[in-house]
Amino acid sequence: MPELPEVETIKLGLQKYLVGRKIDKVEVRLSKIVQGDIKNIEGAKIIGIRRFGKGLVIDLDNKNSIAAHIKLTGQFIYRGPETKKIKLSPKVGGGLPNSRTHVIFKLKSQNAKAEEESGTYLYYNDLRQFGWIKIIETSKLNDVSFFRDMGPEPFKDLTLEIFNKIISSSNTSVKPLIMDQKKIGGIGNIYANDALYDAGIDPERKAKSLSEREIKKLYESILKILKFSLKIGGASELNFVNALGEEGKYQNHSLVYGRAGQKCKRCGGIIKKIFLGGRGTYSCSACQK
DNA sequence: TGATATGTTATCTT
DNA sequence: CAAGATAACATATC
Repeated sequence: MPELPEVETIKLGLQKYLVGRKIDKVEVRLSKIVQGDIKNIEGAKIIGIRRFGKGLVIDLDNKNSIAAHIKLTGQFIYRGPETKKIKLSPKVGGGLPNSRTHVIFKLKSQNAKAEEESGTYLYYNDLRQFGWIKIIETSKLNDVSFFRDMGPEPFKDLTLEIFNKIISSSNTSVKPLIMDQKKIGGIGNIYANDALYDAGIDPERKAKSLSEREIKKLYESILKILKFSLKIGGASELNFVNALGEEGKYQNHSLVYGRAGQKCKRCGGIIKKIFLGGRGTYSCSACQK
């Protein structure tokens, strides 16, 4: 669900609508979601949005940041004058705020008059309440183990050379390895399955056993699949919606993920499902060696 | 009704 | 210590 392309999709949306606005007030409806003091962000201006793997960071002009992880079912949805007419996906769970809304950021900008009438808000929704929001000094982001321990990411510092080193030095099966956030940041179950299929590699292969050629192919497949998903707005398999409350389309294009028992798109064989590292793992045994 | 799904962390076992 | 399994978190959906 929310993996690198989904979180990047949210980031791009938030960048467009939040940067330059001030946080007027914060209402926390479910206290376990938020750590830190909201007083440290009220009145501050949003100056940028960053993504680290599947994590999001909203930077403010007072040396504080809002760090967040949406886990499986979190949603950051902006509602303002420009987006009032956009229809929310049913995955949002009705009009905002609703019973899944746990944090409400009331926003303000220069032309406050027009906006005050219609209201400008950032909502954090989370059906299963696994996500977290931490209010923290920007310089202390690395005190959070999630950020500190994050491995190199595709599109950032994960070069083929580094990828090669990670793969060839591990005893684990290749699929759990590329999903390990401490080894590589941002890849989850959907894209791990599909990238391995695209590369023609059996998810159960020991990472160490991959040839240099296979490692290169896998590297290229990961980038290709992530890029493609980002282009179509991510995967809305579970509850994912973008910053406007709209769904992505990748779930209609998945190569093997969630397709157990269906035909392989390449050879027509049947997609099988096993468990690897406790996660559903889909593959075509004819196409993946 | 009950099994299942996803991401992360913690804990236990090998 | 590495790596594997398993449970926990909360809830909708099949």
